[in-house]
Amino acid sequence: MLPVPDEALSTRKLEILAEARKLFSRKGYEAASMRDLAEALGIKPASLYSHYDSKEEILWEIAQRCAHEFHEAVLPAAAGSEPPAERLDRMIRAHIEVVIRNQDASVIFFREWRHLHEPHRSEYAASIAAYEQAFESVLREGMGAGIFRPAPLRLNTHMLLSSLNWVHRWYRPDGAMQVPEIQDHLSKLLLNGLRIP
Amino acid sequence: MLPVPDEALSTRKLEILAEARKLFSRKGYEAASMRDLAEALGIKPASLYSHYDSKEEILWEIAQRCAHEFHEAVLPAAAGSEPPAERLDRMIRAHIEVVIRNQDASVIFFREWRHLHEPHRSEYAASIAAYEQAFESVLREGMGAGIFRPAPLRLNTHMLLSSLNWVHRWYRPDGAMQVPEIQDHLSKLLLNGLRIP
DNA sequence: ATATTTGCCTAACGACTGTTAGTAAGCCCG
DNA sequence: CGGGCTTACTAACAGTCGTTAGGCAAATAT
Repeated sequence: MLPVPDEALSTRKLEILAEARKLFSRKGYEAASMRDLAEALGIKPASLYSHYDSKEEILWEIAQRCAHEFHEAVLPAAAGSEPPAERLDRMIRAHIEVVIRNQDASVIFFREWRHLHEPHRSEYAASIAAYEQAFESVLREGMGAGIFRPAPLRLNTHMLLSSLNWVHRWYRPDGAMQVPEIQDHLSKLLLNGLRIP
Repeated sequence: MLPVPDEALSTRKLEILAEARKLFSRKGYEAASMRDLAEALGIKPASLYSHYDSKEEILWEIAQRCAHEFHEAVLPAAAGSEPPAERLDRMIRAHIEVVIRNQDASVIFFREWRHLHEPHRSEYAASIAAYEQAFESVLREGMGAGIFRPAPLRLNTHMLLSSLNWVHRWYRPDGAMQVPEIQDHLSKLLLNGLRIP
C-alpha cells in the first residue's frame, strides 16, 4: 500500500516532524505557516528548506508514518485465526493505543490528509479505505457466524470507527482515564452493542 | 446560550451563507478564500463586503445558526419526562436528522468553529459543552436507574456523540441508506451497547 | 420627480504566504 | 590540513490573503 517510512531520519528532521504534528493538528494544515513552524523550532523559515523541499512534503511524511503505525498495529490482529469477536477486541485495543500514542498525528490520519495533492491524496485515501475494510471484514465474518447482530454492515463499521477515531478529540494525558482503562471500557461498550447476548 | 439568529436575512445573504457552508466544509475555513466564495456566487470579492463585514462574521453566522438547529431539535427531547432510554432514543434521532439536513454546516459545528476568535470562540465552546451535557445527563440518569450498564460516564458520552457526529463524514444523499433507516439502526445499535439486557 | 438605499464594480492597500538564491560557519573524514 | 556535507543565515521573489475606498447604475422609498 503505502511505502514504509523506514529510512532513519536525522534528529533534526524528527524534531521538525514533531513540531509540525503539533501545529498542523492544533491550527490545521492551512492555518499553520512555515514561519510558525520555524519559530517553534527557533530557526528562520528558509532554514526549513535545508531539510524538506516543501510544506506538503512534511505533511506527506507525517501522514505516511502515521498510517504505517495504524496498519502495523491493527492489521495483524485482523488477520488472526481467533473468533471474530476476539480479533475485533484486539483491533480496537490496538487502534486506541495508536491514537493515543500519536495524538497529534492522528488528526492528520483522520482529516488533514485531505490537503495533500494528487497523486498522494488518492493514494492515501485508498490506504485508509483498506484499513477500514479490515474492520468491516471482521464485522461481516462475525455477522455471518451469528455472533453479531444482523445490521447494515457499513453502518456498523462507521459507528465502530467513529467511536475509535473521536478518542483523539477528548483524550487528555493528564485526565482521569488512562490507556488500559479506556481500552477495556470502550471495547466492552462497542462489543456489547454488536454482539448477540 | 447563543443569541438566536431569528432575524430574517436577505435572500442574497442566505445564498452567501449556503455557498460559504459548502466551501468551508469542503476545503476548510482557512483554505477557502473570499475570492473562492465570490467566484462561486458569480460576483467580485469586494462585493461580499456589501453584505458581511468580514470573513469571520460569515463563519460566526453559520456557526450560530447551526448550533441553534441542534439545540432546538435535541434539547426538548432531553427535557421530557419519559424514561431515560426513550428520551435518549429521541435525542439520537433528532441529532441525526439535524446532521443530515445540515451536512455542510455540521462540519462547522464539529470542527471549524475553532477558527473563531475570542470572545466568540469561548462562547461557542460553552454552548457545545452545554449541548453535550444534555446527553451526559440522560446517560447519568439511566445509569442511576439501573437501565444502562455502569461505566465511566464521560466515556459513554464521548462514544455516543462520536458515533452521531461522524455521520456527516459518511452520509451521502444518493446512498443506499436514508434518514429513517439510519435513525433506526444507529439508535438501536447504540442503545444496545448502553442498556442492560 | 427626487432622494436614498442596495448591490455590484474597479483598483488597490499592506500583510502574509510558500519558496528560492546565495552565503557562511561548524562538522566529519581522508 | 583540506574538502565536502550539514545546517543555518540574510534578503528577497511573486503570489495570495482579507479588506478598503470610491464610484456607478438600478431599484426603492418619499
